Amino acid sequence: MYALVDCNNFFVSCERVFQPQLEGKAVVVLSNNDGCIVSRSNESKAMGIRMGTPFYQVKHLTESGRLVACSSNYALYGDLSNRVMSILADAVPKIEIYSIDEAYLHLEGIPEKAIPQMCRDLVEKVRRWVGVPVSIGVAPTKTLAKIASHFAKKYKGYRGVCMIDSDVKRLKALELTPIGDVWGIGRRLAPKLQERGVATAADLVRRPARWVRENFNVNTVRTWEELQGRPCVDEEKHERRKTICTSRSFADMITDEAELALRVSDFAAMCAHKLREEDSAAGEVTTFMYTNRFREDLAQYFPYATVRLDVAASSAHEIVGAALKAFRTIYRPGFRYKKAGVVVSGIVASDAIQASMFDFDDELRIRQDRLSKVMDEVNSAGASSSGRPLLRLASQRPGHYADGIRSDYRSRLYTTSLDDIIDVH
DNA sequence: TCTGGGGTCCTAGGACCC
DNA sequence: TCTGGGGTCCTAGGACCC
Repeated sequence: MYALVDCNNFFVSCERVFQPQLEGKAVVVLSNNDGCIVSRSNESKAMGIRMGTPFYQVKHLTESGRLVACSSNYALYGDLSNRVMSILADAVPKIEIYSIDEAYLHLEGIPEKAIPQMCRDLVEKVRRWVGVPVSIGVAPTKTLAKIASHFAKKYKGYRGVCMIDSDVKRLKALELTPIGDVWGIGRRLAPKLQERGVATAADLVRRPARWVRENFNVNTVRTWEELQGRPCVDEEKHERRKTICTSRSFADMITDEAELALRVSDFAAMCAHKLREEDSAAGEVTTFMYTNRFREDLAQYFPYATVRLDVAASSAHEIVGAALKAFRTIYRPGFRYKKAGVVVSGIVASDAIQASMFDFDDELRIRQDRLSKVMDEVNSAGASSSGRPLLRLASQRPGHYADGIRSDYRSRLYTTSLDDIIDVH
């Protein structure tokens, strides 16, 4: 059996931990740059606010006091997520952390009769110790556990825990699950299935495997198997990420080359830092930019360029250098850029870096790696309240505060920022 | 005026090899 | 007129997830 633990309305719940006055109110959390709605309280869902809604469409509700909006505060959410996960990890033989607000628990060795009470205890413990409400779905496959967790969340009677442990319950649950709510069936496949007469998960499992294979692909066949109660979704292996990306939209459109280069440097430095965090190094660095695709009145340009490194690297100096080199090949004046980003790929373990036969700069690289390591040590002691590292390359953006990314409704960094601790005292 | 960010996997088609 | 067969690797695009 698997148990899927899912934090309810996670980002909103995190904000409420430190702002209990938001309890019972319609609250939303916004994406970066205060662009879209990415988390909603039950009250704001009830008002009909949809996931992904552009914030400006509901901004009037905040002005009239009917809705509270929070800018996203990922440092806070990451911290609370860690606390939740460590409580879960202590309770079971094995845990797979699936996302910031979800984890699969492996329940081998726990008698089936004991599972519901154990899960109810976990719901209670996480609520009391961290302050975040969670729902748990238990079933023989991950896809079914996901469905069970929807029921646990939706119906109060379950008190946070729903278990699918018989065929009768399984088929009942599938009848009540619209096909588009099934894990693995997205916004493209759902209409395609509906056209073919598949409205619910139960409709899908009634079709023969061959029909699924011929009309769709292997992923859909896997989903079909999982819904039958046969595990088919692979274990999440914690391997090295294959790409790492840092990108942002800007509060205002940018035209100036030098200004844009500062942003690209920042993104590249963040990628390099993420690489070092997991002892990786990248062989390729891609820089990309977007103009504002919603402004049909303006000229559009979505360029990208990739620079290959002779030797895989993770130092800020080398990654930033490559990103800027790529940037210079694609920057064109006259466009108004709304977003930019850096992707590092060709990732290898840092202790398995292939030296180039023509690498004459070995000594330099070693010094740059050492320098980045020192920067990490200093920066790990704390950041400014905008989350910017204290030590940066000269090519990165100066200053501590204005970062050109809108976050007008940001909560304090309750658990992580030095400034705020000083401020509190 | 205002529209997120970060990942994974699969597939089809082309280049290239023998 | 007829013009092989099989394999690998890479890439771009499309689908999915949170």
